[in-house]
Amino acid sequence: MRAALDLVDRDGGAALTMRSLAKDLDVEAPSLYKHVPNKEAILDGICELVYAEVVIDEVGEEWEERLRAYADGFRRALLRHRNAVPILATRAVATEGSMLLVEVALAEFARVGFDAETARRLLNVVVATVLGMALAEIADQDSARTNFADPDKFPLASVTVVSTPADRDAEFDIALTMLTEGIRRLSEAA
Amino acid sequence: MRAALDLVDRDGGAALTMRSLAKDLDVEAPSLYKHVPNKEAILDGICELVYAEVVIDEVGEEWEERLRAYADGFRRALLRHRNAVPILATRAVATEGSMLLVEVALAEFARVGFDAETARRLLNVVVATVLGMALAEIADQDSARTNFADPDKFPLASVTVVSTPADRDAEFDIALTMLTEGIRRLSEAA
DNA sequence: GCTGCTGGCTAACAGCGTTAGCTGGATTGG
DNA sequence: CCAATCCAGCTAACGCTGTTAGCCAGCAGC
Repeated sequence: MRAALDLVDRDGGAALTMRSLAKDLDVEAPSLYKHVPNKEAILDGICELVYAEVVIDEVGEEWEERLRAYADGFRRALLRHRNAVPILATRAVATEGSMLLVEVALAEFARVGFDAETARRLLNVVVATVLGMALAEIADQDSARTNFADPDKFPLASVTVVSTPADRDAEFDIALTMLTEGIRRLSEAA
Repeated sequence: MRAALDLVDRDGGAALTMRSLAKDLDVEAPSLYKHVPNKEAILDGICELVYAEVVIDEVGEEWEERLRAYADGFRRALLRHRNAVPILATRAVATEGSMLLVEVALAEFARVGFDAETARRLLNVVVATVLGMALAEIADQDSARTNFADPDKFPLASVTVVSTPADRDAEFDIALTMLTEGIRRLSEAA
């Protein structure tokens, strides 16, 4: 699993091949099947490793701050393994490491006073946002694919499509602010 | 392109093969290359078709309502082509149809009074959220993959992981509320 | 009526995930 | 202490993938 994640980090997700992974391990491809049922399991293992690598900073008691720390830790882990993000994003979460993340988040929401159902919904929204933004960030970095539009047809879009890394940080900050403000409003309404 | 999207809708993204697509068109696989440089172009075409299919309901003047209509129209198009969502999500947007969507959204944000830079950021957040949630919804539907956790280790997560379609609608509603409330707060601050 | 283009075809290649079956060295049991 | 067992590697091979090369029928225009 470790070797697989390293390979993905180094060469990208498409380069992860039974044969290439085997080569990294100084072994032939079919030998891998003595340790793993199929490639799916390797992809699951990669997800597991990334989730396990999420570290959430210890911060104060205010839930806004804690939510920020949570989302931020999640995001950092994703960006540390950019090439693995498309794998994570298209795979249902059902592993040990991801469950732990879910658990602590639900506990946080419960602490603030949300019922279990609402907590789960809020968490799904938060996770979708973090993953969605990471995905967009990864997608447009290898989109040196000359994506400039015709300024006559799209006067607004043509000038503003591209995002720098700093932009992405700012966008994530905005997203977090929106999430916390939205949650605050919901909790006040309840 | 049309045939490719139909095939993906019917049999899933993994089933889209040069040979399978050719068979649907009563043709042999290599003939496709007379019309298309490679498979990538077909995937781009699929994205283009889905984006072109987005219809945004005509609603009142209030921007909250209009944002909802926008996100909702986007989401409906994605859910109409569930199997295509992983393709869309892992592909940078640079096509005609997607540009049009970007353009109208930026115009809306400008109308409300945001500067171009902020508008672009807000839009990125909105799109990431819609895509991220659609992705999660698609992912957990084919996750009949028995993903129940050990209740001792994860008391909260174990009971609440699964989402029904109605749940997902509710979650999307929550997400939209959070986005609008967050944006309102930002616009008030500015 | 010949020329050339267009869009199909067959054959083939390298690389993919995966299976079957063999083999040598370590580990265990009597 | 030798024999039996198991384990983890190996080679060979299958059917599938995207893609290229090269051929050929039919239609267009001069």
